[in-house]
Amino acid sequence: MGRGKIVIRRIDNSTSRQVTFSKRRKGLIKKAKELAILCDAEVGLMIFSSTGKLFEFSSNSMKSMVERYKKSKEGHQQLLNSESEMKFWQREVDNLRQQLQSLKEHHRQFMGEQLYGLSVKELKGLESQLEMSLQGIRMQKEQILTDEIEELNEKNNLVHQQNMELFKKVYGTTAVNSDSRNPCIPFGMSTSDDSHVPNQLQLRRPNQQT
Amino acid sequence: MGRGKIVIRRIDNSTSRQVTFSKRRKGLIKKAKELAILCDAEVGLMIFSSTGKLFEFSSNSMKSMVERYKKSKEGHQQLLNSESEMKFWQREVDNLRQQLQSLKEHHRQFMGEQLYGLSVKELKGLESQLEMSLQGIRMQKEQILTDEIEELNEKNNLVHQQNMELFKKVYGTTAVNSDSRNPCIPFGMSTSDDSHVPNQLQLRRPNQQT
DNA sequence: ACCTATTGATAATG
DNA sequence: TCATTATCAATAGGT
Repeated sequence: MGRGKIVIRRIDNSTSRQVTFSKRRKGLIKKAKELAILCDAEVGLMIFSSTGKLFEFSSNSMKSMVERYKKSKEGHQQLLNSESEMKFWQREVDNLRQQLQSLKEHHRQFMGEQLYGLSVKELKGLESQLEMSLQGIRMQKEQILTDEIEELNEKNNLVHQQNMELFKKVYGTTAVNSDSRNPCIPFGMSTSDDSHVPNQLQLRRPNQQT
Repeated sequence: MGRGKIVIRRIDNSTSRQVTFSKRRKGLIKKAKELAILCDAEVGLMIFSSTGKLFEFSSNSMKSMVERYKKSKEGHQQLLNSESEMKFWQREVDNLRQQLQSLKEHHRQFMGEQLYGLSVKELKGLESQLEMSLQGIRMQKEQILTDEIEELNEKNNLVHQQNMELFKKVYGTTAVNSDSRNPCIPFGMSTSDDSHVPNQLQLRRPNQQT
């Protein structure tokens, strides 16, 4: 799959062998990852370059991978020493793995996946739970936005007041009401309080349905 | 590289996940072989299917591969000593516990709890994910209901037809149209096809916003 | 398991 | 190593 077909035998030229090694190693690891994700498999991959450098990928830790490999391959090896304690930890690991697995499945259902086995009642349950969640999340979001707006308003008011004072210092107090079209009145300073242009930011109610 | 693009995430449908697993496993192993040959590398690959079945490839023996891996990784620590192996399992337990913990937290956020640290952007992300989930769940629910209704309709039609035939046997074919108020005409049998009372159950479109 | 349109990987090149 | 691109190989979806 390139500019030309190649036969699968050792590449003689060491430079291009190196280049090919880089590219294909990358590709291989990518595909290993994809296999693990797509198919929910555990994949362990180790690659030693001809110069002895190690490259590895594993969907979990390589150690547990190798352990699992040994178990799967040899059934049981000589764990004769402090066997019972070891077995305790291994059982603990199995147990935790199972918990993790089941939580993952449950979570997937919350993500709207893997719904095939569920009854209408269960689906309704999920639905209402998600609606509750959404409500909470939206409230939290609005809260943050409201807080931000309040803060901005405060800042704005502060700046407004500073502006007022600076204006007074520059033009004196009497000049303010003499001419409402005065082009020197700073932006944001209105001469009457019942202006129709509000000086406060507001949170519009967001659309319920996005 | 197929009839359509796919995103790299767990395949929901277990059948096609299996099929993809077979195909891609084969492809991955082929590429691992090619890398080993082309670039004079040592490659070891182990794959556990989600059902726990082991598939492996290694350019030399997997055993020597693993040995080399260990040497390369840890210098030459004897990980097989019971003490260090114990420590390994304990670390594994810690690791799994942590994974479990973090997944639980994430899940809680999906339940609309524990939202305090989140930014507006993250909240929006959660929100849209939940909306997607809801959509999936509602579709699934409607699907089930639609299927049920279809089944009921089929049953209903069957019974209706049986009724017709029984009626004919009892009253003969000529008696049907003699009197439309005939109290003996069985329920569900109308004497004209364009009756305004539908004989089919239907699924009303549910409210989008409950 | 097989087919094939389509995407993805990569050989060659700069 | 990085970028580009023509080409071949892998594979997704369907039967």
